[in-house]
Amino acid sequence: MKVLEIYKELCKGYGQQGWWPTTPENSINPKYHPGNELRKLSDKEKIEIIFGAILTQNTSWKNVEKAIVNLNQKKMIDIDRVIEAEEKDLAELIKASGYYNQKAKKLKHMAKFLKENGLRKLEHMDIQELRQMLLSVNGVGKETADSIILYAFQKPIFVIDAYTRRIFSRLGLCDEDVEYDELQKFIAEGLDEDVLVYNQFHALIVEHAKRNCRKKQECDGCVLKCKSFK
DNA sequence: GCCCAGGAGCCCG
DNA sequence: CGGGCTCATGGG
Repeated sequence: MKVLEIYKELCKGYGQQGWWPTTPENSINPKYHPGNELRKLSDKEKIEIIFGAILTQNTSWKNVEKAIVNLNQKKMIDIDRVIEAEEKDLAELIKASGYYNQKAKKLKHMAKFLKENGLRKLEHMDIQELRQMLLSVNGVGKETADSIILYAFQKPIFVIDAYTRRIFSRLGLCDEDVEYDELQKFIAEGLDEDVLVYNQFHALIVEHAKRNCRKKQECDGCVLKCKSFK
């Protein structure tokens, strides 16, 4: 089974995903926006995705959502307001997302970075250059950087996460502790370099990992049937 | 009570 | 340069 076939099977099995969730205007609850075309994002949505990418580090989205609702209520999906906020107050708002002391620091680092560079400048940068800049921010590793580039800046870079490693290693296509950049290169080479494709594929991988390819494998009804060709 | 979730940094040999 | 430790809440 090759990369493109896996993508097609997942599309067939799960259909369109609405990824990444953002909060509509005049609301405080993030929601998914289904659709098979690239939607133009507001600056507020971009910032929400960037903050969300930090908040979701090793954390279930459900808990992140609670944190984002609180941030929305206090109008904290905002670069200046995060910079001005007391770290302990920020930590209190994002408590439900776990690691709240660390994440409060990370959000402030990120807000400062965005303030110094500006969204406009960042989104017009070359992908690899942008990636290097993001990686220099304390609290931003490869997955977080790539999520920001793909989902907030809508530039084509494939996001690797624990789910991707799990699924691809179970398919026999990589080692389970494969290097991030190696698996990223492997997958990207099997696909068109396209934001929507990368976006959908990663979302499908998450969906598949939650439904069937969990840590404890649930192979009944799996659309990939990896065991049948291993 | 246990395990797990859309990781990253730091320290240590 | 890799391995182990820490950070932490909420849901199953």
